[in-house]
Amino acid sequence: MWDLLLHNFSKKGVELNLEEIEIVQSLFRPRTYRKHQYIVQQGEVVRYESFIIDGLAKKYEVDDKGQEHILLFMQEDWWAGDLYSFYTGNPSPYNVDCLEETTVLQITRADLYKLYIRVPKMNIYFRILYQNAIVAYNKRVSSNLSKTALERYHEFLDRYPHLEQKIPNHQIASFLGITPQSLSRIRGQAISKKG
Amino acid sequence: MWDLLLHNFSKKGVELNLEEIEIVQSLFRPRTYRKHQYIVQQGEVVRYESFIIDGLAKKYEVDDKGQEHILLFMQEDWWAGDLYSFYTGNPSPYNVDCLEETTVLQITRADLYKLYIRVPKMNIYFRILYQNAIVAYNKRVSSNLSKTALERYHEFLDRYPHLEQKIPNHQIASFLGITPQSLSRIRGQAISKKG
DNA sequence: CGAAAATTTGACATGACTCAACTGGAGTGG
DNA sequence: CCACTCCAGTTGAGTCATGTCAAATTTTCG
Repeated sequence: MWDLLLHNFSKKGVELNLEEIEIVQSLFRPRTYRKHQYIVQQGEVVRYESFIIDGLAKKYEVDDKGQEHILLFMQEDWWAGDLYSFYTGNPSPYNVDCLEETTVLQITRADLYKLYIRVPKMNIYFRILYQNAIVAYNKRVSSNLSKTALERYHEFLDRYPHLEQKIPNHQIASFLGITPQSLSRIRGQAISKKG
Repeated sequence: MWDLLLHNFSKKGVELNLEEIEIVQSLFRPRTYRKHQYIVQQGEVVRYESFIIDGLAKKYEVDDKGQEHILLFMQEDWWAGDLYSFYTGNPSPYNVDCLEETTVLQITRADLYKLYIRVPKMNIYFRILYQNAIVAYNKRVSSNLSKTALERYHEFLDRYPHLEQKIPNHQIASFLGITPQSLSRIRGQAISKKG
């Protein structure tokens, strides 16, 4: 249960001693969501940051016309949630819902602040985590600016190698910012170019 | 000179005592770039994170076809640089160059690590800084996915209220991910809709 | 099996791009 | 002061990528 989280800390260079591990274990709570349950709901305040132990979720917003726009797919060994709402206490503009049964370890904002105080190196962990996220967003923004839908589709396949099977195409289309029809045509091209 | 930086720390809830201020002052170096000088060059390793005291710069990449894609405009009271290259030591894929004379306070990676050790609350500062950046990138990605060029142009005007006068339109177009010609036509629409 | 959802395909519309020409201002040198 | 050049910006015509709407087909799942 805790291995994945502790290993994720250690991948960022943050190693905890036994006492610190106990603190972590006292502040995070496991929770399992069924398929289609929401970890975050648009318009509600996000109370937890959630580290995914197992499962798959999507983060998206719904626009005025009812269109769903997927920002991100989140898998095991990733954080799910919405930093904006979590830290400001304002309602989240996003939904996070589970594409399959998903188990997470959750921490409240109050407990995370306790954690920062009692285990100060967790500031380092989150700093590095956020650094990496920024680097990824830089790439995403620049590929939205400069790449065609076909190129972005290939980037998606590279970035999420095992997800193509698990995720319906219309959700991949939403992630890429195109319609399902366009993705269908693009996939035709992609295959004919490969062959 | 230091007020802006210290005030930026304090806006994120990080207040330094005199001793800590001296440490900061010993680790950051001021530097002034002339218009058109590069703070970061594509293909080179970024040695400094730079806090802008005064001036204006753009962060962009140049693609295979020689096209410039602007990710960001950076003004006073912002950080300029490229986290990816700075922290990994790999060459940066981006350029940062100055649109006008720009004065920054710079710190090397080695000195930033010293700073983290000698003033641990700087981890908190950068964690919060990066948190905010992630929130901004979330918005940017979602507006790239769901908004038309016209809507993104209005977002640009709202987000950078004073920049429209300072920046040539073809650079604004690059930031929006469209051609200068398209921006020109869009501005025509925008004005006719206002009137 | 049968209903609902996902995917594909077709026809047409539209937004943005490319290429090219033109306009107008800023700076330069005669 | 004028002629010249350079560059940003605008405009026009034609093209291409993607969107929209609608229908047909396939897959999923109760």
